[in-house]
Amino acid sequence: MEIFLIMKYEPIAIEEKWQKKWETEKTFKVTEDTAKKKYYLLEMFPYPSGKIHIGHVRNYTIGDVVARYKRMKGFNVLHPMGWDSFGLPAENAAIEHKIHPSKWTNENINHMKKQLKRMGFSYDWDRELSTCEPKYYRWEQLFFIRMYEKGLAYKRRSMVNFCSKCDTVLANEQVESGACWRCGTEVTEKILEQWFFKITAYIDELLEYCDKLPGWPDRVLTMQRNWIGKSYGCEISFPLIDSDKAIKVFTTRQDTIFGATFMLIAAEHPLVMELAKGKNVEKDVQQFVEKVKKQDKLMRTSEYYDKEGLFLESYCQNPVTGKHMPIFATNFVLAEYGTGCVMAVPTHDQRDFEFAQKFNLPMIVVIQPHNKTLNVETMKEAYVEEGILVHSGQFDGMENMKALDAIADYLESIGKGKRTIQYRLRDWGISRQRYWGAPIPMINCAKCGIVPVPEAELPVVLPSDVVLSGAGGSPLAALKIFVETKCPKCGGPASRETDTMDTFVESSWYFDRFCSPHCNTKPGLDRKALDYWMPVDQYIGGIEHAILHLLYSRFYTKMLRDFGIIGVDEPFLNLLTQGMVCKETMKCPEHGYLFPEQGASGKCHICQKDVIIGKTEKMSKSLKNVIDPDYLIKNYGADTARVFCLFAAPPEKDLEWSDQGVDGSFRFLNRTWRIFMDYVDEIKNIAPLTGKEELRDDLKNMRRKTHQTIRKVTIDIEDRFHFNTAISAIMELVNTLYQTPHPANNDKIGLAVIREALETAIILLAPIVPHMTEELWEILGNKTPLSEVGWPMFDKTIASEEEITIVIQINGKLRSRITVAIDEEAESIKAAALADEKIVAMLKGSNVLKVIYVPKKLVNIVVAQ
RNA sequence: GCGAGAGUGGCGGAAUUGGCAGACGCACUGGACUUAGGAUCCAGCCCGCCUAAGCGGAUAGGGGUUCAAAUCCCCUCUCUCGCACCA
Repeated sequence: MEIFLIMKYEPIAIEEKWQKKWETEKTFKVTEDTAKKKYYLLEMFPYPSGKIHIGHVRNYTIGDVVARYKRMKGFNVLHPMGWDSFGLPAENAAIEHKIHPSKWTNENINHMKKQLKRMGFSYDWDRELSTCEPKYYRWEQLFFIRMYEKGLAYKRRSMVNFCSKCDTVLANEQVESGACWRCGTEVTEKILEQWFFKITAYIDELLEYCDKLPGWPDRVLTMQRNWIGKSYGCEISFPLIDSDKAIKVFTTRQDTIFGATFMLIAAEHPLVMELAKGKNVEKDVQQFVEKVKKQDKLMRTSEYYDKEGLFLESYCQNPVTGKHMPIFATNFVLAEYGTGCVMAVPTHDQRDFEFAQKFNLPMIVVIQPHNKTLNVETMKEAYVEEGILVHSGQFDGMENMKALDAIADYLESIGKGKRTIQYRLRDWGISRQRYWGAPIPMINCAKCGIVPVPEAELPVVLPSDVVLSGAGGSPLAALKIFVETKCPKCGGPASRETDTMDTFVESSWYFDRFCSPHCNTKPGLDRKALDYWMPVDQYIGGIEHAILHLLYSRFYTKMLRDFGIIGVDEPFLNLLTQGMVCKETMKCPEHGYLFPEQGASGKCHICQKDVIIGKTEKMSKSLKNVIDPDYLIKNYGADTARVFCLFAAPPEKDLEWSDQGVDGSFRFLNRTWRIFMDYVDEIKNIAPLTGKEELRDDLKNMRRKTHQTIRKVTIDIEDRFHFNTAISAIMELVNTLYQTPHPANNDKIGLAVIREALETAIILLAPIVPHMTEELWEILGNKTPLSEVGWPMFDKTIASEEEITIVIQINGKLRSRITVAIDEEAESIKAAALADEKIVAMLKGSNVLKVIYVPKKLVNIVVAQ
């Protein structure tokens, strides 16, 4: 005979029990099953830094709920996890602690894997991958060679962004307002031989598809569009006086060309020295150029900048007015954008205006606003709005926006210009002078030049016996046995490329590899598996990757498509960018930032001084405002941690950490557990109510709530990922269970209603609170695990109210309420409203103008004021 | 400066399409049970007037559209994020 005791909710034991079961039974393993609809859910994989942090917990919890929900909805769900395991921290750890990067990385992976398992995430661990393994990056090397053959990977000497602390080059996308995205060190410029990926080959497609990704947040698409920065304009030639050469400029404002009165050139531009050569100013120009080169980076990060310039004692000619234009070298024209030269129109560009004022240069108004008349003598700033062209020859009287085309045509017809398009996006520099990355599979031969490593010799394995001293320079370059090789072409002595690839290359295709993680035949991706799983249906990760990782991955996808390796245009159908986890900072006036437990009492743990509570900021190690997930799990369990992360805020918003919030989540689970235990003996052998029996009031109410909750939770998860409102709906259901009088133990129908309600609460909670619900489900006597149970359906009639409250307003103000049957006719509701006791009293002597009835909501009576 | 988004009780946040503002939770207050309560259960909880019923006010501030606005439009303020001389 079975005896049921009222058991206490003990999350740790329950969670460990189910996690073990999921692991040994491989519950979440999936294979391609064409009979089922697939759903590929992916969270951004982590860098194995040591331990998981709360940001991971939140990201992966959101993903796990969706994965489990879709599974219950009958989808074949691919939900993988892996490690973005190349990168600098491993190398820095090696220098600091004399531990090999691979050992450090793998130890971290093992630890973090345990932590993720402890959270109960439903990953198919058989698909786990780690990007620092040769079996992963060998394919990346193969792709590299393909890219090289097609001109999509090339080497070029160029000015690069260099971080002295990380001792390596950074891509443009990795520079954040002049500083290194990783360590915050100010970025300097260097000229180096670099490998580039020709992302610009796909620039138009990358831009076009920004309009074809309705499942992405607008914010991210806008950021990508701006980053690509496409602008239409003209390249115009300005002939040099005393020379047969011409200066070419790019402009989007050819409508203002008649107002161009001088020429500006970026100081770094080679033309500057060319023009100054042999002139009186040559020395001064040389000095100026040197000065600008030095100040350049600082200037970009500073808020105030001085517009400086130096006259080159040279002139060019305006191709439409014939007027001579003095030429200046300046510090505020970008050498890398357009042609590095700008035609200056001081009347209609604020920068040019300021410059003209400073150097007392001529100004001509060419756009006249509709409402006032501009006068160059009195103008205080440039006029940058629209208007009518003046002083513009045959174009006078035209709207300036319309003149854009006309003037472009004219310039083309006289051979002085042509329509062009400029982009802000540059090619992706992927060379890194570091050790812990995927080797670039190229060989330099003095005779044959750059030669790819033959495919048969792949992978080029990263050697393990390297010396990491931190002294600077590439550690690989110092390793003779790696560098010295033979040229595959001529057999002569040659040297290997010692740069490694940017780690963003690995993360640009890991989602493809997850589809066939063990494929070891060329090209490492099984087309059949990819065609089944790709694209990713839902991608979830931090907003910080809005440009970098997401743009690179889109590019890589299009490229692999053109190689015939995959069949999709875009990797991620839907994107959810979750907010950051924040917490207040704590500071001791003497000992600086404190960890939460060091200042928990309000006093510093060392000196007992009062703790200063600071701003709420993103959790970070440097501010010490971090919560250790281990601590949370140990005290409350993974289920509570999951509920809290979801309940406190909708996923896309920042989440402010609160200890009380955690208590509240824990209390809710306990409350659910207790009401279940209160009933379990009585309902264990009773089937949940399924028919449409007439029920008495409290039971009818209970049952209605049950079905309403299914409806609400389904919509909240399915359409909006609003888990916070889904959880509150389930809380309401549990509250209703508490409020419903306990049916007598021979009241079979009553208990069947309760069983239906309890069962529903458990099933609806299952994706969010997987361990506790499995346990309760089992205690209820079910043999099939909850993870295999289908998502419940709601009955529309049961969920609908029979009686509804209609609000009565007079002139939009709430005055009374009436209760009517759900199917009551509009006319009789209006009549009832007008007949309502309170309303009659208030309407006395008023003139009713109109009665508006909003079905099932309200009656608004409009009276004369 | 430009671009995008946001602003609702003491707090986190609700309010599918314009239709009862404040769901749910936290904190707080009171009560019950109790040797005890930091457990649990029940109740109260936007602000003002009032014992109460009731009345008035309130979604950053101001104006507008509408029978009706947190929601739509215009202006102002504040905050967050992104880009910052892109010609």
